[in-house]
Amino acid sequence: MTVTRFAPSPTGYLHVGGARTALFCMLLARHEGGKFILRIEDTDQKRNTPTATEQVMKDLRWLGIQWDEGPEVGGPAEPYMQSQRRDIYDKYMQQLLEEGKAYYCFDTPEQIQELRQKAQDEKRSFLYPRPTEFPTAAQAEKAKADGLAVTVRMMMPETEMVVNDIIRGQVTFPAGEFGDFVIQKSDGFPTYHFACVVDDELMGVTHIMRGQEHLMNTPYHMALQEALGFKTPKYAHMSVTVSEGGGKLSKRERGKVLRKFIKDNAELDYIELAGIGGMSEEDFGLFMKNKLAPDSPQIDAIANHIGLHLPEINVIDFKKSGYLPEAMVNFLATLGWSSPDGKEVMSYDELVEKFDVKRLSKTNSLFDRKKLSSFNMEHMKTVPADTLLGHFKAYLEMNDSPILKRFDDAGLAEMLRVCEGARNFEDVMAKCAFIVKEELEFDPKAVKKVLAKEGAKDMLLLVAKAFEGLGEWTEPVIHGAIEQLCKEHEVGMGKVAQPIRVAISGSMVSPGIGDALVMLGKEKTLARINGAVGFIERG
RNA sequence: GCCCCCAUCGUCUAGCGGCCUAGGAUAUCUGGUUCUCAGCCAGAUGACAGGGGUUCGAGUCCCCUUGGGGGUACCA
Repeated sequence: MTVTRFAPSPTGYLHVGGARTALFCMLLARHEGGKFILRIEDTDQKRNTPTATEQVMKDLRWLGIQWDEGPEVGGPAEPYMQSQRRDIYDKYMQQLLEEGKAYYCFDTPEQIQELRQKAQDEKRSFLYPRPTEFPTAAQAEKAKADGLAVTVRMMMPETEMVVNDIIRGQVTFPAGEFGDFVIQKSDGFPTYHFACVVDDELMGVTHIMRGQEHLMNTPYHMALQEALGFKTPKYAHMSVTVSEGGGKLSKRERGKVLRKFIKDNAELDYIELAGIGGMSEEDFGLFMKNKLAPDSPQIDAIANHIGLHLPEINVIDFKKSGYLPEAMVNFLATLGWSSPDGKEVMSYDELVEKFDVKRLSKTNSLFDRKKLSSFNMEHMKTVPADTLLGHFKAYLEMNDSPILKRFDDAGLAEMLRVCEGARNFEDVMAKCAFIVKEELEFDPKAVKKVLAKEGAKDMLLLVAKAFEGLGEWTEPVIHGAIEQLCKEHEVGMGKVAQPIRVAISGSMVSPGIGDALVMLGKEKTLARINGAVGFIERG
């Protein structure tokens, strides 16, 4: 059976690159009728953030990437948090030590750094010099008791290493490229390499799909597998997703954009911004010097305050910006993979059905938000209405929209219907937010092009009069009334609809005029037309 | 520095020696539809990084150059 796994380290929100890796792992497992495991690699005490695991799981679920084994769902290889598996690692660590395949080291970081520096000065690559004699277990115990930093290193074979990669074919590394590496840190935790290899074996992982940044790690992992008597799983090192600015798509990007904006706008008050972000002035200062990377909510709050739209990087950012998980998943799947039939817009089930590891591309791809938008639009059209409504409500809730309180499900569904063709929920809001506005502000451009035009005021007066007499307030009735006016005054729809649109929304963008008026309600419509007339009279 | 990976329209990609005067999608531009914005319909612009080979024949295979990405940790 095919078993894949996604093994993030909980350092923050799940970003799209990670989501894509998880997606491909899941797609492979589902396509083959296998299992998909989620494992949390939290062996680095310094980097982990307490809420990250929870958030990562939430984001995966939002995307519809559900794991068969892992945190919260359990499974035969429990637990799935590496920090809770230390006794397991210790056992295998001991085995390696006893068999003489790994050894204790007492080096300080400074000593290692010195050796590294020397190697660099002599223009050769640094390999840890294996000692001729190794400390005994007893000596290691004593060293630990004496407060020395004790690590364990794996003995790396001095041979050529060959990785057979599903995507890249045979990759050969010449002998002498790999030195003995640390498998147990001085805090007693295993390093990534060790924990990962042990867990993949114990969890029965058959296919490891990961970013190409891990390709160089594979020889280490294979050496470990060999030493421990484990099977070597199949490897597939995927291309990575790069950012528009070049380089790996990184979580730090949003901070970068925000920082630049603040620097470019000297009038912004640092102390105030720090307060808005809920940061100390000191932390804010560090952030501005690029020495601190605050988490999403803080960056969000500050950007929101100064009206800056940050590029979406984390899955949660896309959710907040009004994208559909169906579209995200579909789009992510097309980054480095293509369907044999050339189809691009696909449902989750189609992706599972058509997925094939052999069709993964070797080339890095750029995350193009414009294309995502296009996918999103397609999915907004095809996703079942109740699913779409659910997503819309989640979006509104996340953005604390007053719309949510003013409309029931039927009203919200209607709003989505009249905004058909929108690229995302932000578009829907751009068209419909006027409904809940207390004070209407008139867009100067709209005023100039429509309200200030000859005859606009008179038309609005006529419209108001006609509307007042309407017994029913429905789209066909309103539409009929407007058509009637057009006929009577021998003008096109535009001459009537546009002044109404600007009068009720303050802008030149809204849903179809009849639908817009129904949603606004008769009373408000008349009040706003009245207000617009007053606005024109005042000049 | 050393090691590894990669290279087709702006972007995502199809292509696995002749079906390629290189196909699709998206973006861009033009026209049409419409009460606005979207959308929809029709059309247009647009790529095999460069240089050597191999071959009757190369986008497809090999080498070099260039460019991009990654690694070089007691991070994962």
